[in-house]
Amino acid sequence: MARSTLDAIYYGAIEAFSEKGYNDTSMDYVAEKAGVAKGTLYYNFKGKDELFLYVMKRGAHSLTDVITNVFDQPADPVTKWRNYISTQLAFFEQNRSFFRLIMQNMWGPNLLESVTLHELFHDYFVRMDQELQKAQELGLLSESMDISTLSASIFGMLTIPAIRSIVHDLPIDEEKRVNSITHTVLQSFKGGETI
Amino acid sequence: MARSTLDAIYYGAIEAFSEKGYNDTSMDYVAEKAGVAKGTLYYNFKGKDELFLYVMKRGAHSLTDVITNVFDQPADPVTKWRNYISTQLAFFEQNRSFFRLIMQNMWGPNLLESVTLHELFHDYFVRMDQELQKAQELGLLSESMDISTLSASIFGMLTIPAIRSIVHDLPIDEEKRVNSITHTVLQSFKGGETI
Amino acid sequence: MARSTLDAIYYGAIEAFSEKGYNDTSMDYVAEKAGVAKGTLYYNFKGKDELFLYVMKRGAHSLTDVITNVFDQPADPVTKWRNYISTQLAFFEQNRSFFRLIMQNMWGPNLLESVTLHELFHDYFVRMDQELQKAQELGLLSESMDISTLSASIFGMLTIPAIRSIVHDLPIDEEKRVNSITHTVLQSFKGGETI
Amino acid sequence: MARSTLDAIYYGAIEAFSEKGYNDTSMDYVAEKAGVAKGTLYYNFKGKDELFLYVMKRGAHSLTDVITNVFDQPADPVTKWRNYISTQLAFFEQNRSFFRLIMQNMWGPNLLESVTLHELFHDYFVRMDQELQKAQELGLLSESMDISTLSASIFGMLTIPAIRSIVHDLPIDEEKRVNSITHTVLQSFKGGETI
DNA sequence: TATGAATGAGCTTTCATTCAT
DNA sequence: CATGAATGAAAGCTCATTCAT
Repeated sequence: MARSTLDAIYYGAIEAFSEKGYNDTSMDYVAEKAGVAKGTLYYNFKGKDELFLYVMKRGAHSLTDVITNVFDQPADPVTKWRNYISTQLAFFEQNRSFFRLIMQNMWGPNLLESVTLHELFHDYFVRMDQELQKAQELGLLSESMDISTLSASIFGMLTIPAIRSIVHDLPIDEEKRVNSITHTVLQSFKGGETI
Repeated sequence: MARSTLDAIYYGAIEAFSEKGYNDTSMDYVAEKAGVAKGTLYYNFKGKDELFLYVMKRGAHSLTDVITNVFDQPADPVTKWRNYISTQLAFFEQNRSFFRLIMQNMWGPNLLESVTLHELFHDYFVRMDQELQKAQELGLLSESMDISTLSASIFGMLTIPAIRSIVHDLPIDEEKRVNSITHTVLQSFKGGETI
Repeated sequence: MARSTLDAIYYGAIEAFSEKGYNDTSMDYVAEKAGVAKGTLYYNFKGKDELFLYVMKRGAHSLTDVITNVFDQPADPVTKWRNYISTQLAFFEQNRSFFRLIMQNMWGPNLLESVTLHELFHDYFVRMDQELQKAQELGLLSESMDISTLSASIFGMLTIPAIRSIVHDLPIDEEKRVNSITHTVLQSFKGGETI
Repeated sequence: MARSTLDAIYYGAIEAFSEKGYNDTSMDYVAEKAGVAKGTLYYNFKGKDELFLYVMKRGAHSLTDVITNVFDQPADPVTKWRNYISTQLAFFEQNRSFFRLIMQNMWGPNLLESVTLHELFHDYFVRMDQELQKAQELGLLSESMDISTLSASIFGMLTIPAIRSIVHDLPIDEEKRVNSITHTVLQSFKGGETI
């Protein structure tokens, strides 16, 4: 069945790429992890690039779903942001391989000429910008803040501690870490005056 | 002269690696960028790994110098942190290639079995942890904050906007961006109460 | 219908093979040109070799028909040879793809162990040898001429200018070219005395 | 030494390509025949195409030398043409592998976009055209003959019997064959009147 | 009869590394 | 100290062939 072959490749590829990184993952290894023949990879994808891009796109979509689902809920802003943080961190914990994969490749050189990897996360940042815009309109955020810079900063507040946890082989969602991250992110909204 | 050959290799290697990434940079290309013969690279280094490690170590040292110099100055905490942010961002701006190189490789799989790349930045985080410790002792920071998590978050607040600027080919130190980052980092110190 | 599938394969294969050569023509490409699925090729033929051989045999037969039809007509020798030349050249012009295919593969290494490609044209040369034999008996041709060498030479006089025309994308049957070839071939019969 | 490595590759490649044809000759096989490592082929040539082109160019040059040397000698036209035929046939006999290689590839699809193989033999045909021009001016050749067609025909008179000899594993220069070819070629000059 | 997803052997090519100079 | 010609292991990719439908 077309779907199950593609699924096998998807999950095998995530495992393979996150373990060894893009370059050190051979197509043979992906095929082995996916339980298909190497030729099957090339029957379904033009090449290694396209396979990797497929994995990243499918993953980026699921990541964007997280933020969309949270912010689409009716709730007061602070609750929304709390939910965002905990949901996002839980997603990272539950998809450690894929999250590591993203962090390894997000800022690298373009894989394909036409598609820079971080463009895949464009929607993610757009959604966050929308929420920050609202917060600014509600007076929760100083007018002087540059929103696209802030969304990047918030992304950093979450992801850098998370990736460090993974590198040190610790759970992301230890209580003290989640609390600290939550506190840090929410602080960035308090008041507008620079100290 | 030994030194100038090594320097030529150092700067050529940074340029080469940051442009193409570790794996897609051939020793031929490093040699070309450095203006030396390929054999010279192997005369000075055991192999590609060791060359790369040299570049990262030398760079990590200069990065750690930034934080050390700032925090060793006698000044009040807030001023120190302000200085840290602006100095660090200026360093990223002045060493865009090297900074990109770090961000691309910091969280990847180990290059050498014995040396994880992020270990190179161990001293950097130790120094930041020391300063956060002090801040906590001075009551600038809630007792409940997990310091190693916070130092990672602060690093994220700075670096993610910075790397996004580079990816989008914008200057890191546009006023609005630097102001926003400064504001965001300093906010994480204000008060201890979670919203 | 069996016949139309086979015909579709035949004409698609000629087009494909003459365009790209035997090796660079994939079964996928033949299938595409023929408008059938790849599996259909394997349903009708054992493999690529057998398919190619079928094309060449069917083509060789049609080529041999040309020479047979001409020389079976009752006419004086000179008229026969005139007819042969013009008919043969016209056939090449009307079957440019197939003719190119022959010229590309006639002298190559064996495709199958048991069948050398030029053996397919055995009958063609046999028929020409018969006519040269007759010419020799009629005194039109010196006794000292080696007939199998001459038949090859005559084939060369026709085909090399023809294939050059195709390579240069010119019509084979431009008047001056056909006249020159006709003249050259007929000259080889004139007199027996070596200059 | 650069020269001897290149020579080893040249002769190994001719042997390999003429035995198996371009496509069925692997770079491994060329390396084996040449007595060098496969990497050495790629150190000296960009790829298989370029290596093949080098072989053909070097060979085409030596072939053109044959015709040039003969026609540059001071002699009467008939002697020149006699010499051309015997010298050319002797060259084919002494370079059977290379000659077969030419005949297999001369009329095929382009190897490289920019260079059609038969263009390599441009000079060869130019030189022959010059001599035919002279013959025409001397009245040895009818004014109505198309020279570029005739040169192709003459090339065919020589090469088709020669390649057939090779395919049938016979010597090219058996007396009866050489005599027949000589006779046939010289006939094409006699008189101008079409029979 | 006809199909096309799946296969894997075998190819071209890259490139870190060595070593004679 | 420095060089660059030579190497060969390992990678990405192609495509003739098979077979369940």
